[in-house]
Amino acid sequence: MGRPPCCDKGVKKGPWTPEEDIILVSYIQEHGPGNWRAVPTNTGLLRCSKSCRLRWTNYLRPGIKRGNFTDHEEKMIIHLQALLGNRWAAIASYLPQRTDNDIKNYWNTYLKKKLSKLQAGLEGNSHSREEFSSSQPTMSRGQWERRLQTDIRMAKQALSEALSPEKSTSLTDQKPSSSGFPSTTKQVPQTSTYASSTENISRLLKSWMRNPPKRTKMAQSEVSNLYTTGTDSASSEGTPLSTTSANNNGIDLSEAFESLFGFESFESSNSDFSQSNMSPEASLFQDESNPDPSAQLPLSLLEKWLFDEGAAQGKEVLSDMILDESADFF
DNA sequence: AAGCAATTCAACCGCGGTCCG
DNA sequence: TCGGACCGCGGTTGAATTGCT
Repeated sequence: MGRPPCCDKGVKKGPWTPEEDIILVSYIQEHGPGNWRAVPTNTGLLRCSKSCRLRWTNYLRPGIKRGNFTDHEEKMIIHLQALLGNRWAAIASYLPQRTDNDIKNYWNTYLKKKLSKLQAGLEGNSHSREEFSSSQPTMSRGQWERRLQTDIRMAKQALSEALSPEKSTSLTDQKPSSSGFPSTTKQVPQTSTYASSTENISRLLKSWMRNPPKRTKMAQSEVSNLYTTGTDSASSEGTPLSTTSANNNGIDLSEAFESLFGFESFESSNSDFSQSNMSPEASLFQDESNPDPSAQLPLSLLEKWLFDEGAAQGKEVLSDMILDESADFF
């Protein structure tokens, strides 16, 4: 017996408009994320609670990095997918700036194909390689069980490490940087500012008002473009976003928006580096952008595993990883 | 330039887990 | 302990975009 749909009829579906984004963001700024059930009621948004949560977590949440995945991120995803399977949320917890949806999409649209190609290139060299497929449905039951045991062993090991005091402190000290990587480089606070998301929206709003959409779909594509480039300093910094714009009524909504959220400049386009200037409001969202600490427990283990290997430079790294993985599991 | 195919990715759907009265 | 409500996750869809002929 299926549960009735969580959303009643009458809720709006489809792409979010900038206005809806603003309403949602301003509500969350005031009340904090959570209690999603109350969001549509309290905001007047004609969206179901799920949709609001999804929009926030996948798009509006502070600290989200959009755009191209780096080599490191890519490798991490490949490794973690091999280790954890399609547990995108777990994988995303190791890449705090990426959403599970983003990672999932990236895997399905790009990495899976890339690995297939790679695998095709290696085909014939080893039987085990053939069996290591990014699309794992072909995995036999025995293989699956062995893999599960490996996962369990890893988890136990990580847990025992986490429970030992010295490891615990090292975990605390060695939180992953905002990029999800160990702090061999300058440590960037993992938390992010609320402004980083409002900044995106304000930028969006400015552009949106500069080119008022003829219809909602166009607005949405604007949203996509802006958000896609919003945190990409390379692409956004050259864009004259500073142009003050007024809407058709002559009201500079972007300024109003700016004052509403109280951040200094629209021009500090890189949200990654705006994190240190956290406003009191922004600190509200620290926890939201922080992965659950418990989810980070196995990180030291994984970090070591991932980055020791990462130290082994070379063009064959990717294929090596696959070979290593297949050797581990089969 | 137009039409079609392939790709991308935001959003939706449905299920399982957890919480709480 | 039970059942309903809510939340989070993974799989899937489909509109928009891009590439190719």
